[in-house]
Amino acid sequence: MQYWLVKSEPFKYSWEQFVKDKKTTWDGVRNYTARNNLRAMEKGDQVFFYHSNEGLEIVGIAEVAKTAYQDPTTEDTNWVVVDLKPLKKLPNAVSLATLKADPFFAEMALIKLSRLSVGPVTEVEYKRIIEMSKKPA
DNA sequence: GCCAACGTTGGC
DNA sequence: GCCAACGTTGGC
Repeated sequence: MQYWLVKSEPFKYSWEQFVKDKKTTWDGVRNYTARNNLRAMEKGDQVFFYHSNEGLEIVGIAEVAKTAYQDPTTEDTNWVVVDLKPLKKLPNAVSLATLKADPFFAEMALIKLSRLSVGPVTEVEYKRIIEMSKKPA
């Protein structure tokens, strides 16, 4: 089991919309590092859903429903997509400010590589974020 | 709206 | 293959 984090601007595609859709194809990734992360995903991996630009917080958890395949929005075989389905909403969203305030997360991909749209989350980071989400910020 | 960080591109 | 210039992303 691996853990990941994907970012989406709520204007473009929000968690609420994702829940309504019950499933989504994570397309539009045009960055090699992010692409490599998509390729490394396995079915059943858990994926934090983060709202960038507005909200700036981890709002829920998704699950990988289908591993990487050719991005249907382009002919270019360099790019892939995965299918995700919503697993559950966090009881309390965990904000970027909260994570930044804790040195424990200093090495997290989300903090260090702020521009990366699909990044890894370690198991310890994952567990700690789950714990934090159980209490109001 | 600005700016910093980073990735990509293209000239040499 | 290096490096400067440029574009894009995302936090503030």
